[in-house]
Amino acid sequence: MPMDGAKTERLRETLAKYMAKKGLRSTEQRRLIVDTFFESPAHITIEELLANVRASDPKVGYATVYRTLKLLAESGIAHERRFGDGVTRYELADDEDEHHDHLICTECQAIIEFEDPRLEEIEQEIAERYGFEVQWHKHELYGVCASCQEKRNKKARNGRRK
Amino acid sequence: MPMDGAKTERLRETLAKYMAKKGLRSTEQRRLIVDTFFESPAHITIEELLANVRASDPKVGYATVYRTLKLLAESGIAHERRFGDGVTRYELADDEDEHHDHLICTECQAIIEFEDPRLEEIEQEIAERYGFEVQWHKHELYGVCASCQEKRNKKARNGRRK
DNA sequence: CTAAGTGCAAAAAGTTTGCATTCCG
DNA sequence: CGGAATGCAAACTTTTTGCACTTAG
Repeated sequence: MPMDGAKTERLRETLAKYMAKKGLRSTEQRRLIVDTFFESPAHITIEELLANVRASDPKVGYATVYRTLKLLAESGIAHERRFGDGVTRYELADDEDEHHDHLICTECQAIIEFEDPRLEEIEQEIAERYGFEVQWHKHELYGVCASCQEKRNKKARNGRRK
Repeated sequence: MPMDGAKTERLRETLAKYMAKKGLRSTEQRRLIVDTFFESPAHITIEELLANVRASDPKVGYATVYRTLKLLAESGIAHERRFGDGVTRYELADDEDEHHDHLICTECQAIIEFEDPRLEEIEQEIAERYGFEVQWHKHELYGVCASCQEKRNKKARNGRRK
């Protein structure tokens, strides 16, 4: 029994509509994978999701998770993300008009989400400048997070003391 | 004889310094690969660069291009980019304080570069808000370019006429 | 029934790496 | 000379696909 917020609810509807339109079927595996995905933290990989799914049903195959995630992406309720470490990650779509972006720590791989409406405005303006019709965007700042900076400083102090 | 602008000149120096510091050697292959890279359009793939390099010296191996590009990235004179189509692309670094970002057409794969100083400012502000030390960023708008929109409209008109 | 979905295993597609050989400094 | 660099091929990693079997509608 997945605990569904208003947002989740809306996404489920979107998915149902998409599947109906395309004549796709609701199977036990798909329901399980989708439910598990909805309960998972953002930026999950296929591998991770598969592990979670197998906790409920060990017989589910990698390919099914792979294909279901593709389906979610096509239907627009999930986004594929590649943060440059070679794996594809998935996250639930945002609401119609809100988007968030990411800060990615290059030391501990932490992913922090942020949001700023001004960025959206400027992006829109740029797109117009080029007659470009934006479908989605990717905005990622790579660097060192606060806690890794601290660790780094601590290490420096210890090194000196020795 | 590569035609070097002021920017290229500076990047070459940076590379030379980096190699000296690390005790790396200047080989015939590296010189050829680097020169070819400097003359290539932005966002080139290893495969493409290899083809261009082999036009001058067919014996150069994939791994050498791969490792040289890694070297350029480490030295800071080139950037690795992944635009989500599974291949890694490389482009020459920008000057110290100017950065550009990308518009990527999901139909014709065209890559358009843009630049807006306001984005830099806001990013900096966001990073500070999270105590984050930015090393580099990625800002890409995916969508349909002007010319593909036209094609699309044309097709729609023809379809209707038929 | 029958077309869509599943699971498995094999195929692709790219990226990395080990190693014998070559060659820069 | 001696350690770096190269080229080849093999190893890896992750994504994608073919196919025989199962199942939702």
